[in-house]
Amino acid sequence: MAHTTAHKQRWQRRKAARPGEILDAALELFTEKGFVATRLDEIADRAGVSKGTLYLYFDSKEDMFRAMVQNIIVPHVDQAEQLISDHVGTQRELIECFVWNWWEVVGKTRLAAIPKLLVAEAHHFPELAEFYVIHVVDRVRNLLAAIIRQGVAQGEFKKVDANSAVRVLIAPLVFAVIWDRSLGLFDKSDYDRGQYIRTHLQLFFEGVSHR
Amino acid sequence: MAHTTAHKQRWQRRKAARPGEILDAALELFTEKGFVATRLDEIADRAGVSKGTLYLYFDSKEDMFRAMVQNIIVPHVDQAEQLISDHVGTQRELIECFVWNWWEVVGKTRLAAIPKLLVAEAHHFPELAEFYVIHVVDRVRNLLAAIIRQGVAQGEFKKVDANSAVRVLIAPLVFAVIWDRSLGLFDKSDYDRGQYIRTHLQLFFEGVSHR
Amino acid sequence: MAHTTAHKQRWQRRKAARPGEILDAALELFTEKGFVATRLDEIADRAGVSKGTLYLYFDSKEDMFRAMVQNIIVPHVDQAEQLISDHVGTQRELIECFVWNWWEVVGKTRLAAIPKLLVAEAHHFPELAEFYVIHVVDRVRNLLAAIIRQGVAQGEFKKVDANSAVRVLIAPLVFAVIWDRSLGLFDKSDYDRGQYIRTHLQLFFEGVSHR
Amino acid sequence: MAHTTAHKQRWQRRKAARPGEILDAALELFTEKGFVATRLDEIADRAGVSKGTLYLYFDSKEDMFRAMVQNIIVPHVDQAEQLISDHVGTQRELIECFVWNWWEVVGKTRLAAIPKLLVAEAHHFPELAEFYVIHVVDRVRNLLAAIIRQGVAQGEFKKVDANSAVRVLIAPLVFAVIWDRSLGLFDKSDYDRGQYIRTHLQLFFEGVSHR
DNA sequence: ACTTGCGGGACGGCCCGTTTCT
DNA sequence: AGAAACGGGCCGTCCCGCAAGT
Repeated sequence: MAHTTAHKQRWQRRKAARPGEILDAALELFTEKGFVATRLDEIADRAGVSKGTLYLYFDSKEDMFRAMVQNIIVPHVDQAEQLISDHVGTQRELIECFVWNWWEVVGKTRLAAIPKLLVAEAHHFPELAEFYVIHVVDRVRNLLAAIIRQGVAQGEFKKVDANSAVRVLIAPLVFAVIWDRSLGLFDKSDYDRGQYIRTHLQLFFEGVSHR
Repeated sequence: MAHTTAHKQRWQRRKAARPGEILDAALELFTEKGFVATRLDEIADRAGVSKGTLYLYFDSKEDMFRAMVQNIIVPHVDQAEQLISDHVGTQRELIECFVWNWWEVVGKTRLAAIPKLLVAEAHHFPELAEFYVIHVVDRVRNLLAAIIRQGVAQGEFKKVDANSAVRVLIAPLVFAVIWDRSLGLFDKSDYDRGQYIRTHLQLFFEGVSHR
Repeated sequence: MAHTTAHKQRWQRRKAARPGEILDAALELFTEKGFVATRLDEIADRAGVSKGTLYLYFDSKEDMFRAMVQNIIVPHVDQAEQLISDHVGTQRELIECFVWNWWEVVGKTRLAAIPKLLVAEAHHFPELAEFYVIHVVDRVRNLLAAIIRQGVAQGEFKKVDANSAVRVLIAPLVFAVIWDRSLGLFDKSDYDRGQYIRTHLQLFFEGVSHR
Repeated sequence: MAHTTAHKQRWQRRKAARPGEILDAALELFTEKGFVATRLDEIADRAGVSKGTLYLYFDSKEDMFRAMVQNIIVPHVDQAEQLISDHVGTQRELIECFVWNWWEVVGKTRLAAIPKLLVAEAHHFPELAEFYVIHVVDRVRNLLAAIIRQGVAQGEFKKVDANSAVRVLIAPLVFAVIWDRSLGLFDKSDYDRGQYIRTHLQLFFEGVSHR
């Protein structure tokens, strides 16, 4: 590295950084206007490149979306799995740990736009949708279902249907990020997201736990 | 020519029936492909009319969507309010009555596509989105919140935050219809919707009820 | 006539009047918005009939225009020829008589819209344009050219080229009605039409007359 | 075109030349068929580009017309004002100079189609019409009115109403270009434009001059 | 060589003149 | 006579592929 000129380094860094910058711009715009309504001109403008340049890094508009999902979301699933496997404590603590971690790194960040986009425009991206279901949704569901089954086996939880319970556990979380980015934008009555999640977790655990 | 009955008419006047047929076709196609991706030609084809005829009954593509929501969903809210006000029983029974009624007339019918569409494409319809939030969402939330507050006042429920609880109660229901019409289409692992709702209600009431 | 009922008479009168009412409405609208921009719905509305009824009396939108010209303008040319042939006096008086008569019955009435329309949209109506040139323009030019040639022969006018002189005589008149119905509508500076025509005639006759 | 080389390129970058070529094609077609009747496809075809390319240079069909007027006509008004201010001679000579110059650069060229178009379709372009009246018509009228008033003050002309005189002076000129591009196309009897203008000027000056 | 940006082609919503049914 | 329906066409838009620039 030291033997290269500063000029070249900067240029190389720019090149390496370009895809990320483009994806950032794209994510912003997709969030604001949806996938279909976002024009490539706008993405190029916001990323500070020309429209043609986009095609150096991505095959198509859809490919951009695909890259966004694969590069951004999947690593978070890896980390979540690691987090859980490293964690020690009750199953309830495990789940709460997962949920709040998700809330911190996805739910309340701009990344939350991705699940919303996928739900909103899954029609246009059957392959990506399938990929997402397999590599994100299924993994998360399996992760949580295992915890719940473990809780049931250990007597921490009642005998609940783990599959349904997982869905009931996840739904309010995902729904919140979707709502906040769709109809919620036109909802005069605001609410406290933290309180909402706490209420959800409290009710959920009082529901599944003995006593 | 006029004396033969074999002469085939190209079309018939059916002013009264047309709007409904058009909206039916539109709802089907919007459900299949989303609003933006549905072309007016397709709606016209499926409704068995010509493209120009659409504009006899609706001002624009968006107006079609608006009519769908106003004519179909709002009456159901009216009925739901009536159902609740007529009902006698515990607050839990009231809520279960509301939920299962919603499931029968909306959740598991083709009408479930409407909330999905609104969530997916709210960006394009700020006015309609606002209308929906005010005339559907707010009314339903208020209805359920009143029941929950009543339950708390009467000692049937614990002291929970009614606003959060309502959102937690509704989220899994709406999420289910959205999911089933978006990423769920690409989800290999199916699930029993009835079981899902039962689990949700069971956990919810064990969560909010004393003991 | 006496053997028909009053009811039927009225109906027949209405029926006979219909085409005229339609043409009146059409002329108004063509004047306001031009031929292309005027929709048949509007004509039907203003005439108080339905759109389909228009086709009972006219084959097409263009045919309406044709009827307007033939029924309204041509009779005026007949009258003008009669007026001139009846008139006695100097050639200057003849021309002034023609011009002011034209101004009274066409130039300052709603009929002035017709030349404007023909000039503006002659492209769309080659046949009608040809008809108008032959049965209106040519006749008027011949009429006036004959007067001028007579004036030259009698020594009232200088030896001018009658063809050019006629065109120079007519141009400011027709131009005025065109201008007032086109760019003139956006002209802040108004002018006195009577003064304009007087100035034109004065200059013209001082130009063509001896001394 | 680029057909001289054997290698057939689908297109070339000619950013600088494109707008002019498009406007040329547009002017031709507007002249032939009018503004409304000219389709963008046709303009694109004749300009040798695709329809989408038009929108790289112009915001809309109307914007094309606007550019035509502003880029082509207004400079000629500037030149005319310069011409007059540079000129020395009698007021009559000034006017004749202006008129014949106008005839050479506008009246008998394809530019003459622009006034015709504006007059014919002013309805569709209220803003452009106003612009044209202010930046072209008014300026020319003021220019000529000043000359006439000067002529009156210096005793070269009689005491005529300058405003009416200017309109009488201009009318036959503009009318000629309008006529030649509308009903004149269907007029069997041709005429000598030069003779027509000479007759007009002769009559006009004999009308306004003493003796 | 990498970036730029012009150009191509296709399509969708909307509109309207005309025809057909009642 | 009136009202409903048809059918075709246009403007504006946008994604994407190549040829010029730096």
